[in-house]
Amino acid sequence: MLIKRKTDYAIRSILYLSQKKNKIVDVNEIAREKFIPSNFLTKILQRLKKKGIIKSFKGKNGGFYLLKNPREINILEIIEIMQGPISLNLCAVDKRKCKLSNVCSLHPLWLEMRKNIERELKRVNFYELMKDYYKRR
Amino acid sequence: MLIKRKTDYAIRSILYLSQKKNKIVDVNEIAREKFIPSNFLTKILQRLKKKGIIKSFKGKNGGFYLLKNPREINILEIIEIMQGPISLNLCAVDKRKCKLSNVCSLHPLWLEMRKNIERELKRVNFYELMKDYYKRR
DNA sequence: ATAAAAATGGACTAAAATAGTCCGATTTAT
DNA sequence: ATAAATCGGACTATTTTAGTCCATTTTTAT
Repeated sequence: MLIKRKTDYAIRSILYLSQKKNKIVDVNEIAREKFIPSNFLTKILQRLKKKGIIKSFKGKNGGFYLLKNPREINILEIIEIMQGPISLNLCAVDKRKCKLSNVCSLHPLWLEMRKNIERELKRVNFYELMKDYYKRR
Repeated sequence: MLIKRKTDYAIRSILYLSQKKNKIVDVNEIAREKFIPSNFLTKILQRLKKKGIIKSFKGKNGGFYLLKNPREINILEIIEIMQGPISLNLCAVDKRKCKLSNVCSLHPLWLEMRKNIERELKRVNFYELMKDYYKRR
């Protein structure tokens, strides 16, 4: 699986926060609305916070909100925050792990595929996704 | 990881067999040349055999050779034989596993990405890879 | 002041997927 | 007969993924 559950959950959450604009939303609300185990979501939001995507408020009536403009957040960025660089094949992540990589005609293929996937994902931002969401209902 | 080890090994093996043309090659030779654990490779070749990509000869001097023309085998085919359909995200493999898929603006994205990746991989055949291999040395 | 409701941090665990191993049986060339 | 190969099935080890749990801290409403 290219996209891990935690990444999927992160993306859903950011989409939810995008729709809520500047409103502060707590973990349980997101968990409920997006069908995410709330304890797990806790960890995910912590990570997004550390990376400057969202901001948090502690204490009663606390919660989270989006720090950046939805248009300024792309999907690739979130994937990389949650699970590191897109991994197609071992050698495309770390060339040293493959004894063949220097004489292998597959290596360039994996690298090119990765580049293409990254380009495609970088083009998708959360403002777009939000619009599509409303279209879809 | 999109590409599992077994798939990578399968691809390497087919590339090797492509170069050997009609010569019969045994597991240990492939394992040695392509840095694959030979017991594991055994399983992989069995699968490729069942799917009609290679043919085997039992007994002394036995081994394997490519049944199809390298030009007629594409990478996507081998990936799907070894690990099933390209899996980007849970919902792009099995829609029923995601409660949101019907109202989710991400779902179409994953489907489209999958289609693009598949198209790209389908275009690459083993004759091409072989040529590139010789260029590279 | 106090209680309740929230995030925070760290350690831990369960389940699933991945990457193999091992061995006995069968087949075939010499 | 023997050696060298595939074949098939059961088994195992390791790693990754997907969480859980709990004690602590912070803040707010009352």
